[in-house]
Amino acid sequence: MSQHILTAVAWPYANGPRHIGHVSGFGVPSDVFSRYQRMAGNKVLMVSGTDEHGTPIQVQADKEGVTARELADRYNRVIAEDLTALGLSYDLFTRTTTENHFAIAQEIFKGLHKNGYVFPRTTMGAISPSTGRTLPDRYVEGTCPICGYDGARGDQCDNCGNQLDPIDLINPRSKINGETPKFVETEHFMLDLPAFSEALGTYLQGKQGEWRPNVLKFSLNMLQDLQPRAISRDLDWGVPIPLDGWRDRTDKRLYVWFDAVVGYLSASIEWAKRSGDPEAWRQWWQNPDARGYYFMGKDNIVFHAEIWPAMLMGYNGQGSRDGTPGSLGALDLPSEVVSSEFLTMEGRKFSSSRQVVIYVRDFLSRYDADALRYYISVAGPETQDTDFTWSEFVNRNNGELVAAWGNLVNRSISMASKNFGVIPEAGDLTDADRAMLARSRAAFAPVGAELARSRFKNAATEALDVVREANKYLAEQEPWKLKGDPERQKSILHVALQVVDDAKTLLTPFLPGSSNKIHAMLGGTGVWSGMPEIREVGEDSGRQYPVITGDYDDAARWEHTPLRAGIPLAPPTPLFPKLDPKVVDEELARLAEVSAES
RNA sequence: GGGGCGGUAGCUCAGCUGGUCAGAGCAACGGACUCAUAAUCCGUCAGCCGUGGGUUCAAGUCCCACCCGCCCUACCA
Repeated sequence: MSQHILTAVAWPYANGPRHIGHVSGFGVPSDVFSRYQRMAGNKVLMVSGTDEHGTPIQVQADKEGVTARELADRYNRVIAEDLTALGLSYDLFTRTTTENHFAIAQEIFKGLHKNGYVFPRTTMGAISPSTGRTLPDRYVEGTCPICGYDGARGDQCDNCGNQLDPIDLINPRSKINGETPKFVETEHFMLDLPAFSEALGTYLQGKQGEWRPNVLKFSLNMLQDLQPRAISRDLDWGVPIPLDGWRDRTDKRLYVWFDAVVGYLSASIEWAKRSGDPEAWRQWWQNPDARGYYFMGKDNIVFHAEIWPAMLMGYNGQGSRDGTPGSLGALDLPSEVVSSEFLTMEGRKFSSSRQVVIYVRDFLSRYDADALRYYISVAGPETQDTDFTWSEFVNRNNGELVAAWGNLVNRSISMASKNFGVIPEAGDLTDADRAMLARSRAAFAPVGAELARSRFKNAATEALDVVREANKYLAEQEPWKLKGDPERQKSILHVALQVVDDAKTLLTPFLPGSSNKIHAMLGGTGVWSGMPEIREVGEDSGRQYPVITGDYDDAARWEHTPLRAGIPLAPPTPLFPKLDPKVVDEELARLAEVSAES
């Protein structure tokens, strides 16, 4: 049965290029999942974009001497190019600075306001005297009033661990420019989270046994202490507040996180408009049979398991104050929040500022996208933090991609091509032949089941087991010794090629690039698994910007497909380059070098 | 301070609701083979399942305490 699947991928923040830790959290898992779902016959809508508002972008822009918009334009493009190069099959990867996004974010705000879940409140907040902008807690530091530690951040003291209020800091100063922040009364809109505690509790309880336990525990625990939360900021870079008296103010904007999570909805609507059927998005958002899967790193759980559901409930009129849905109609809540843990880098935390980092772009300039996709799938931070090491990367690449999988493809096609020039016909099959064929066909169900529940490590491991079995089968059948018995030789090679074809299908979600090559090698025509591309699009204002999109209505199906004998085979070229173990030292040296520079 | 996660063979990790759960891959060592990117296949080696208690007929698996490491704590995925 075909289902509508929304793959909602966390929005990368456009204040710099993204590193491999980022894409291991949201990028590769969401794409493996989406590719599988499409192959299984479901209607996938995979959306995301760059998150471009908020103080950090403004701060970074000031530092570089450009406007926030210029900075966002630049990194939007860099990020879009990187994600495209990784083969992430977004139906639409857009941005938060579009007219459409502004309108939808404002619509959600208005719906919440109409139902009484948003209210104004005057609070004391730190602002920067020189710019008048909100100085977020994390940009204020000073002496801890509890332990006297000098480097305490506004929200917490790293020394004694106590939660702080920036106004209590002794000698507070701005981390941005060192000036003394001013604490002033400022009026902000608050989202009434306590009004959703009951509804959220019911919602989350219903996910018991379905979500990864760490995500659920974390979310349920947070319900204990829900407070109203400010959803506006003193800033001129962002989405204006859509209420009379506020709309035209240049000093108040929606809080970046408020507008960013609305992106899933606004991007779906933008996709529908661009696809020619402006109402098409409703099939993923207002459909009891549709499922919404949200992919992100664990630091985003609170926004996706708490705040975004609360916003949707409020918009729908489903909190303690009830209400009626806004003009878009009632919207579906996330079915599942799939959160990854963190990737560390040779034992240390990724940090752009400390240069403990490998940018996606740099990685892909030296290694294959499929090699990175494979590593993340099989050794990534799926259920616990994991450490990326270059030696592990080289080992996995050489041992599993090159020696096991690439070699199976290469030896099978090479032998068949050399001896027969075509995919040979199978004659009488032996028990061993039948067992081998049954083995690879039987893998579709369990590997698919693991993929459907986002257990990528298990799925990749089980797919690779088929590859190992096939290498074993060839070792036992020894077709290279059967020069005098071409009929038997044909049967063995037919079986081997058929298993290669099955394994190619099983590995397509992880390795779309190399699976496409195998598809062509075995005489397949057309596109096997579609790849994303960047297109320039425009909006009413005339502004042009790049989006990632693609045609994924391709040939790949999650099933065994019988090979047709007689199709010509060319001598194969290696699928994956083998890496010289020396690259481990080179990369470590590179890392040390950049670290030393800063 | 509050919360979460992890500590299982040299390394990276599987082990869901307690009873073939003591496993896989890599590494190491020995052997076979040569179709293939010196790839593949077979075999061997290995672990007081962090520590100490407890529950149970039975505990890596549940409970308590402790030790170590990591993470989140709401503007770094």
